[in-house]
Amino acid sequence: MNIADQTFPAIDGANEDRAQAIRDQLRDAIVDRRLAPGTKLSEGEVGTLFDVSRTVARAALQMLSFEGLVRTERNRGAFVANPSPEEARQVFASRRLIEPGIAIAAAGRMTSADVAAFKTQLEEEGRFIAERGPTARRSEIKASGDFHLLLASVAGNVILQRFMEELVARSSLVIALYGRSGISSCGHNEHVQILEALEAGNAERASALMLHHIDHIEADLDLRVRSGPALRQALEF
Amino acid sequence: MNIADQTFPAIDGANEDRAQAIRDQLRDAIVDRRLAPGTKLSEGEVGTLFDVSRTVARAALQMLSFEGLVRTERNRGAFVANPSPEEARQVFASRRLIEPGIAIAAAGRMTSADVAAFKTQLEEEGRFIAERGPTARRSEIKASGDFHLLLASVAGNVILQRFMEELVARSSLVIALYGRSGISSCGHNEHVQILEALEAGNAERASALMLHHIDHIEADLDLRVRSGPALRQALEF
DNA sequence: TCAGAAAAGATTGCATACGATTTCCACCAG
DNA sequence: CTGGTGGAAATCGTATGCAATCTTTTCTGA
Repeated sequence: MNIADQTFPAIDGANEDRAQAIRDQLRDAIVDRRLAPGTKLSEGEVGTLFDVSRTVARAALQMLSFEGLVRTERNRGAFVANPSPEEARQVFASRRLIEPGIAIAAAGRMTSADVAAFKTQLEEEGRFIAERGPTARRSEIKASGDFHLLLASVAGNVILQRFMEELVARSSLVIALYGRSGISSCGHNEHVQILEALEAGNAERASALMLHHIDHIEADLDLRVRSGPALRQALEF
Repeated sequence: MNIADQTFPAIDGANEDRAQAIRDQLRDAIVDRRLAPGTKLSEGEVGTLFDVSRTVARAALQMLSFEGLVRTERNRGAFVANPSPEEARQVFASRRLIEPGIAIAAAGRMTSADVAAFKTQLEEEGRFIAERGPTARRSEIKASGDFHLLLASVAGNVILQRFMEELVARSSLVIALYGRSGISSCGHNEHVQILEALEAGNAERASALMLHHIDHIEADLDLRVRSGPALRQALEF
């Protein structure tokens, strides 16, 4: 898969930062798996695709590199990240630490508008699961992550929200690489249960459910190292 | 305080990324309060000071902006962040959520080398407390943060480690802005106790002590809003 | 035929240039 | 004296050019 095969919507009104707009679109593409791990993102190509100079493209890639979605090597360029099993474990360890707390914080702040937003979100998630095909599957992974991001936004801590954005994005990459089967239907169920607990104001239960939910997601991964370290490194691209 | 009044050690062997080296030095200056919140960091000045082009200076400032230590405004430039009381609360809420977990993880991984490193660290911290004067005070705040960073590195999760780097740096800013008195001697004591628990392998106790420790740090802050919101916003720079 | 060296091509790192935007300040009308 | 106005200076956003580095291809000698 090459970045040149991608199509991106034109950048909207240049009022906002163009580099940021490019970062958002690239991030979506990575999280949606339209860009496979390891894909080279050359400054020139990105610039041409979005019709900006290398300067701006470079800034966008630098941002993605901070978020851990892109790995940059000096004098070699930027590549879609290819997280190792160890990195994958750390991503989920971080989520286990943070998300139960976010659930507790959110439970104390849910408004009826928030509940409505969650219901809309979960409905959409359900639709993608019902559908079949690779496109629906991508949308499903994305929607599943959006549930967690919505929760983080309700929790009302912008710092934790940003951390979660990074963790969810990296999780998508990890699931793409190491995912085994249909976490989805099971996961959707768990999302529903978490929402019920939140709606009932049962913070403890929401927190515990969240912890189990993360465990389930991680349990579906196959994080065994596939070959000896030497070969592994040699093939790592 | 102007950035031009600062002196910075020359950047070392250009093997590493120069922008990164500049970021590190600026971060130290901000955390040490040699650069006051609100100070303008113009690309040109930074570039001149470090003898690089604006391109590189800009990249360094962009990194700091991601970490929340610098706020950038379009067409206006970069300024040392000036966290609001609300931001301050969120920084500490995040730490309360993350650090007890880090303490638990670290407790299970402490080696004797780690213990030695902690002891060295705490000795140094003690020395700065014994000394008096503004320079020692700065070093003391820095050393206090380093304790938490050391703990994060022992915990062995590089993602959480990076989150902690950001949180500790932002905490230093917050303490500089809203700190009241001598958290230090008290804080040092608590660090010692935490280390004792870690050494004894008592993860639960280390975690609980950490939580209290963070509470104490935050309790020493004066986060009351000083004036009406209208004036406050007008004066916010 | 194949390993190794040399050259060609591509890509990044960085500096610089130029237009656009904002800030500052002198000036003037009310 | 206050408040608005115009232009100059400063600063930012972005494109582009050149040197350094890496990659690939080609050539040579065994």
